[in-house]
Amino acid sequence: MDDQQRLMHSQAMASVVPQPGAYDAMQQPGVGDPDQRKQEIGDVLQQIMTITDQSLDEAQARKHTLNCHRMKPALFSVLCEIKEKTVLSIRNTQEEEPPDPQLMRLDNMLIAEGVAGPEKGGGSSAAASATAAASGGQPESAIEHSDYRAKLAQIRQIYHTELEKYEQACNEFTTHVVNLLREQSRTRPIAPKEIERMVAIIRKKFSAIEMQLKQSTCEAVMILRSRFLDARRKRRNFTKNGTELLNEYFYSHLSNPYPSEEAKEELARKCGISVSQVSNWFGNKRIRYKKNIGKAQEEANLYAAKAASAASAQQLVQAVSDPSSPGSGYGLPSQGMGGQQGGMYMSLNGDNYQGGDNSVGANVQSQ
DNA sequence: CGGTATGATTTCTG
DNA sequence: CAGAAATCATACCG
Repeated sequence: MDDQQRLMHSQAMASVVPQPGAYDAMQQPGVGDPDQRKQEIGDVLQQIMTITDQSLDEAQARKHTLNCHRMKPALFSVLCEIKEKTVLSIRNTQEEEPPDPQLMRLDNMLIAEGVAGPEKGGGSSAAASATAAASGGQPESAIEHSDYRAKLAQIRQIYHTELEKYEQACNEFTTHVVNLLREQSRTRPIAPKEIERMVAIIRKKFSAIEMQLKQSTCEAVMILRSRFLDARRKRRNFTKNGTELLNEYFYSHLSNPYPSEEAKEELARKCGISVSQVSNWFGNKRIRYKKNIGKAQEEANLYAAKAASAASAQQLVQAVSDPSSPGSGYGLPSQGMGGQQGGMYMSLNGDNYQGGDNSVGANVQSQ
């Protein structure tokens, strides 16, 4: 394209420069004499006044002769070149815009939330798994999840529809402008770069609108999330039976109340809660037991007594979750310091309670 | 309604 | 990253 322009340009120069007379043809007649000038102005005015009377054909013919003027392409080409060298080149320097960090942030968030990016399957499952990882994703929360997902899908659909609308409008508008400029390029010099620049400007404007859309979508997602996050905090106590089972495990493993992953799974299954809920429970239980040993002591005794009278099935469970045989309180320390902590819990209650591992033995003995 | 119990979350640590 | 500790927020009970 550049070559072509240069070629045109050189042709233009070749034809323009050596024939100064050509300019005379373009000059307004009667520049010198004031009287004549007045006369000319009057003529022009007259022409303008009567322009509506002129037939369309006549106007078209004039336009045509102008368009067909042999100097026209050459002049346009020169003017275009000048334009490019002045205005356009100045603008071009600031053309190189770095990717807007704000926009990138929004994009990333939308993708992370599963609004943008891959459709339904990947997106929503990613979002679901993210929430599931946080809450443990189990029975009742499943309802909330589906609700959350439905809302998210709604947002996503609106977002995509709007985005598409914008894109379509942008394309239509761009095409329109480009066509207009192409049309105009017949009657005034328009460099290809100028068109490019115009397109870029339009794109920029539309991307600003797009950013607003993204922003409000992000806000909507945030509001949705916070609502569901709050809802998630709505807790319900575990079932009596579940708490019973957890307490049984805790007090029978008091010397080392750190259930292994498998034990947690087992407990979770039995109590109808998630593994992370089991972890929460043990975390809370340990800290609260330690904080209030006196009171917990009663509970410990209670559960010790219970354990004593428990059926052999209970022993079986313990044997399963505690594979390293009787006297195995230290069998499954989740941290390297099982001995130490076991000692701590042991020393706290050693007198009144035999300790979990021994309790099996005690049970056996008592039976 | 107020106080306690309790499940969940956050922050910090090794 | 699991667990301790602190904290939050709701459930539950007298």
